[in-house]
Amino acid sequence: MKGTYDIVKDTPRFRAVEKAIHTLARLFNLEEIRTPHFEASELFHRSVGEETDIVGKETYDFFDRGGRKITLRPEGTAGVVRSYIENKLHAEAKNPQKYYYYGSMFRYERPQKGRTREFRQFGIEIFGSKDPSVDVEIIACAVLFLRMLKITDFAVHINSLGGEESKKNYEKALKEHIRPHLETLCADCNRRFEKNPLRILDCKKDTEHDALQNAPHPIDALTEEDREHFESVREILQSMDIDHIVDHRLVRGLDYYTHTVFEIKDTLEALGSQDTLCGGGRYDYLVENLGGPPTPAAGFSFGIERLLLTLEALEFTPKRAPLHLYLLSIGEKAKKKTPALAHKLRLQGVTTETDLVGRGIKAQFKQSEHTAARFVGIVGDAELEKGIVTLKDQNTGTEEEVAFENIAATIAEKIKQDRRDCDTCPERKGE
RNA sequence: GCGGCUGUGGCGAAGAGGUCAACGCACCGGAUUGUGGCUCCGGCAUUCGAGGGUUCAAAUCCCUUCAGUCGCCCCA
Repeated sequence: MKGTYDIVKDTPRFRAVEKAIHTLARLFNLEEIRTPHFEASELFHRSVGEETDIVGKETYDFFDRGGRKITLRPEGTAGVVRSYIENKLHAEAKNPQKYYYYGSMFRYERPQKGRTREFRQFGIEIFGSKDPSVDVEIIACAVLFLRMLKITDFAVHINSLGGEESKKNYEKALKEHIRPHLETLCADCNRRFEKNPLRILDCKKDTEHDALQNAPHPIDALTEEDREHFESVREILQSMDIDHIVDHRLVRGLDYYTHTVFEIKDTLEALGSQDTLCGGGRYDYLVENLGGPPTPAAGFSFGIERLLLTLEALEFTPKRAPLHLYLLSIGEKAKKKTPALAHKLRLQGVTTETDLVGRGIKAQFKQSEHTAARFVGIVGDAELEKGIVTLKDQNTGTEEEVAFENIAATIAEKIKQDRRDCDTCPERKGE
C-alpha cells in the first residue's frame, strides 16, 4: 500500500528508540496511555480544527457498518484528551498529570522522504497546570530525548500565540497588515486570509514576500500577562542552557495551540524537506472545548521515522545479539538426534540453530558462517557413541570434546568474558 | 491535489530497433561423502514493472497503467 512500509531490517534501531522512550518516561515520571487508532471523526474536527490541512484533506475517514463516521487518528493529542475526560482523570488527586503515548498515526498525503501515510509518533501530554515551568518541562523533555539518542544537530524554534485575547488581537493586526497585499499573495494565502489568517505565516511559497517578511509578530500582540508567561519560559530555558530561536513565523498547523509553541528541526540535512523532528506546545482550552473541566495542558510529539532517518545518517546501527551455537550433524543417526539436543540446549538458554534443509557437511559449515554463531557443535557417529559434542570455538578455531550435559555450562563460561562487549546494548558503538 | 526522476535475475548494473540479454556480488552443485572461510570448474533472466500499439524485427520508439522515489503543499 502506498505510504506504508514494513519494518524488517530496521527493527534493532526501532527497538533502541522505543527503549529510549520508556527510559525517558521514567526520568520524567510519565505514565503510559494507549488510546484507540480510530475515533469518532467529530473529535478531530473539533480539536485539530475544521479548516486545518490535516482535517481538511489528510484524514482517513470512513463509515463503519453501524453508520458511524470514523477517522483514523492523524495525531495523538485529541485521543488522549478525550480519554482524559471520559475516564475522569481530572478528578484524581494528583496534579499535574503526565502521560506519554507511542503508536501509529495516519495521514493521507503523498509520501516522500520522512513522510509516510502510516507513521509513528511518540508524544507526551501534561495536564493541570498553566505554569510556565510546564512549557519548559515539555521542551526540556524533548531535548533530553534527543540527547539520549545522541542526536545533537537540531534547533529548537519557539514562539508564543498567547491566550484567547492575545490570539484575537493578533489575528486582527495580521489581517490589517495583509489586506493591502492580498492581490500579490498566492491563492493559498488568500484562502487562508478568511479561513485561518495565522496560517499565512507558514506559507513557504510567499516566504520571501515583503508582506510576510514584515508581518507583525504574534508576541507583539500578547497581553501583558501572556508576555510575562513567554518571558519566563525563555528565562528558564536559558538557565538550563537550552538554546532556542524565537521564530516569529511559527504558528503550528493545528488550531488548538495557545501560548508557547515550538518545533525542533533537524539541522543535519538527513531529512530532506521534512525536517521537523518534533512539534508541540500549550493548549489551554482544548480539554474544556471537548467537554471537560477547564484544564490547561501542554504536550509534544516526535516523528519516529524521522528520528530513525537521523540515526541512520549518524550511522547508529545496533546489532542483533550473536547466535551461540550452530549444531551440525554428520550422518543419518546424528541428524535424527540433533533436534532433541538443540531443544535441550535452548531450554538451557543457549541460542541454537541446526540444519533444517538436509544439507551436506560442507554446506552446514557454510551455513554456520551465515548464522555467525560463536560456536559450532559437531555431532557424528563418533560423538554419539561417546555421548559428547565436538565444540569448536569460532573465535579461536580450537576444538574440544564436551559431554552433552556440559555444553550449556561450557558456553556460558566462555562467553562470560565478552559479555561486556554485548552489542545489543543501545549505547552507541565505541562509547 | 500538482510536478520531476526511476522500474532489466535475490542485489548492483551494462544494454540507445536486428542472431543466444554483458558483467560483478550473492546463491547452488562439484573438485574435497568428518570440517567451512582461498582457488578452480559448472549452474543460475524463453525475458527486460504490467497491458496495448508501431515495425519484417522492440528491453530499446509511442500510448495507457501500476509501483517506487524525490520535490511542492503541509507537517511528525
